[in-house]
Amino acid sequence: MLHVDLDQFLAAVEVLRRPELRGRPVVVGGDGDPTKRGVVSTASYEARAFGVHSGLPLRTAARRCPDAVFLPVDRQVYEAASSEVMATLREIDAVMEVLGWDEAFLAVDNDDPEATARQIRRRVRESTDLDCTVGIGQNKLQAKLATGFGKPAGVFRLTDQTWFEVLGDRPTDALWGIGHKTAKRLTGMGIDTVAQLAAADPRALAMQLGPTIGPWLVRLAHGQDPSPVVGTPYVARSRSRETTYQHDLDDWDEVRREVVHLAQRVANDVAAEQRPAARIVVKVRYVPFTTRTHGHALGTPTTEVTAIEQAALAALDRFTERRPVRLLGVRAEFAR
DNA sequence: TCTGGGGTCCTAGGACCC
DNA sequence: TCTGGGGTCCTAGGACCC
Repeated sequence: MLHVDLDQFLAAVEVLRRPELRGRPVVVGGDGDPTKRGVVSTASYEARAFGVHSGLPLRTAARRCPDAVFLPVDRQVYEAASSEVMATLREIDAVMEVLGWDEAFLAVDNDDPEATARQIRRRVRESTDLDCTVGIGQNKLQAKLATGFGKPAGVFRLTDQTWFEVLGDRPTDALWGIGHKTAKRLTGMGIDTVAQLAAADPRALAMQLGPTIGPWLVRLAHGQDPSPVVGTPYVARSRSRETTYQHDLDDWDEVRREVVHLAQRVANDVAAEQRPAARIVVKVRYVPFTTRTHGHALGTPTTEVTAIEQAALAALDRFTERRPVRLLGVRAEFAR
């Protein structure tokens, strides 16, 4: 099993079209203005040396690295670059599953996966001028985590035999699927490391974290992952549009107008895909950062713009709190 | 530190039905 | 006149990922 991950993908694509940026700290995020609300999508390694990383507010990034070049997110360009990379990977004879713009799993199972990995790195570099790292594992989880140890521009292999020596003493959130919140809860139960989580009682975790997630976390800690590489084309289950406003909205009539606007954009997406929406969900983030959602089911699934607009307004009417708003979102769930 | 935009899946509680 | 137990569906929220 191979996991391929492009190195500093967005920043690397930007450097390709502006070679004078090579070697400089580059930060891609928001609309490229670090005085506005927004977060870092990708920072180049030069910027990461200043503590700038994905998800960091742009304003904080500008403070940590004032000399960085800040660039807006340019989706079309990254999509095009991503397509080139994925087309190159598809030349490998293996089932492939794409995860976002810059990652893919390849279900290769041969005698010399390192050689295949090096071949992939060479081919991607030749055809796109981009660097990638390849992780090798006995399943998707191992391959995915291996990539992190191979960066940048390397190859790394994890196996059942090396799993605990590499990951045993690491914090639980080193695992793919455990984030900040779950790590904190585990710490509260006296579980700090991957090895400790592996030794935990699945039934005890089921009580605390739910019947599915509890036992799943223990399997994760053992480096076990039965999930298959899915080669069939990705089919979205929902489509959404959302906007964080630079200035908070404190007039509810304005909130209504903005929801209608977002609903129209979602309706256009839905119509373009020709897949009827069954339910419309409106998301409101109040100042400072409380998020609420309410939905409205469509009687009969539809792609009609007016029906989607009306459903969004009906969902909005379910919000009883009319305090200042900083973000609005509208999501259409497709009929299943 | 002051928090984007686009997604997925799981959980818990209530409604409803038999 | 106050009420069981089980199943399923819907909804809102939480957590995570890229």
